[in-house]
Amino acid sequence: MARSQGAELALLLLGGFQSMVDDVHGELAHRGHEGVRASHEFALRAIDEGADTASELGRRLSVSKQGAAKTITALEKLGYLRREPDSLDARLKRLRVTDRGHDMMALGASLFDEVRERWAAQMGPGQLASLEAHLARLVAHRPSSVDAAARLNEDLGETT
Amino acid sequence: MARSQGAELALLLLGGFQSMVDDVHGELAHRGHEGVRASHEFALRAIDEGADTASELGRRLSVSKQGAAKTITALEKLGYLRREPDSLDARLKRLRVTDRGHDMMALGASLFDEVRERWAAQMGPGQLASLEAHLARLVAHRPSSVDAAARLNEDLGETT
DNA sequence: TATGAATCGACAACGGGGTTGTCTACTCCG
DNA sequence: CGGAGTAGACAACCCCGTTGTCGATTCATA
Repeated sequence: MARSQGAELALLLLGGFQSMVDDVHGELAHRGHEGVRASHEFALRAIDEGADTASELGRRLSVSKQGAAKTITALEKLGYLRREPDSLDARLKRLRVTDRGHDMMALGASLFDEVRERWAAQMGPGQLASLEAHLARLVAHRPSSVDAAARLNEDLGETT
Repeated sequence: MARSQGAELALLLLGGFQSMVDDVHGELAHRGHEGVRASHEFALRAIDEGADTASELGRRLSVSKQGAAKTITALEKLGYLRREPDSLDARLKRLRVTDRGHDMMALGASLFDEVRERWAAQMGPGQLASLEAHLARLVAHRPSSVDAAARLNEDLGETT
């Protein structure tokens, strides 16, 4: 059985992700954004794109609202967002990304893009594009766990 | 800035990994191997390939030996390995993969390979092979965090 | 041969990132 | 008005990893 090619592929995908994230966060730390984690990046992006309450963020990230709240607490401590009461709905705490938060997002985005550019240079832009297209189809095309969990949440109403 | 293509690529890689792992572990659970986690699979493989002590496993996986020990404890509880004293060196506990452990590894490997086959069918075997080759180069070719940490461990002697 | 350095594994405490369950406050609809 | 649904906070827990410390053992060497 030597080694499972399938298992190795999985490891390569994970390794690729970690490689990118390590590069980006190492550089982020050098530029005044220490303590940033991968989840912070992506959560902040989702918030800025409209998921501006804890519950909504949880839905977007397919995570419980309590889980999302923990990330939000971390982001607030790091100074990347503020929690403000909503004027119309007193249940809500509206999330607003701070200037520092936007700085970090912009920097993170450009660093990620740099890494991607390096990859494109090594493997050729066409190859990279087709890799992305395939991955997107393969990942989107699964009715499995994550999406199933998301659907479950919607179907069952609130558990919490 | 719309969305960072680089960040999306990272997410795709992570999603690809999770997609594979979810598929495999869902099926593993259906076949009598509930409770298996991604880390268990890969750790058991490393052990079977020769990393048969906690410290050595830690080195192979680039984690602390305490971290490796926790995985080992979990694997032992699940019945996938046994810890036996070494006859020559009383400090060591030799790790031996049980029959059930070999079953799980074989099943996991074939499930991973199945997923990979499906991917190959969708994107074409040549495309997949070149994706793997590129990823392997990109991941191996970084003198960064993980390997750096591994080297640090060797250089500094034992911290623990 | 005795001793000091290195290594092994175990244990405790902690942090990050998740989970579930419970709770109160609030909105919204009939 | 009252009940159903939703928001967020809090507690307790799990997993996986970390560092630091420890006693036991081996090994090198003076």
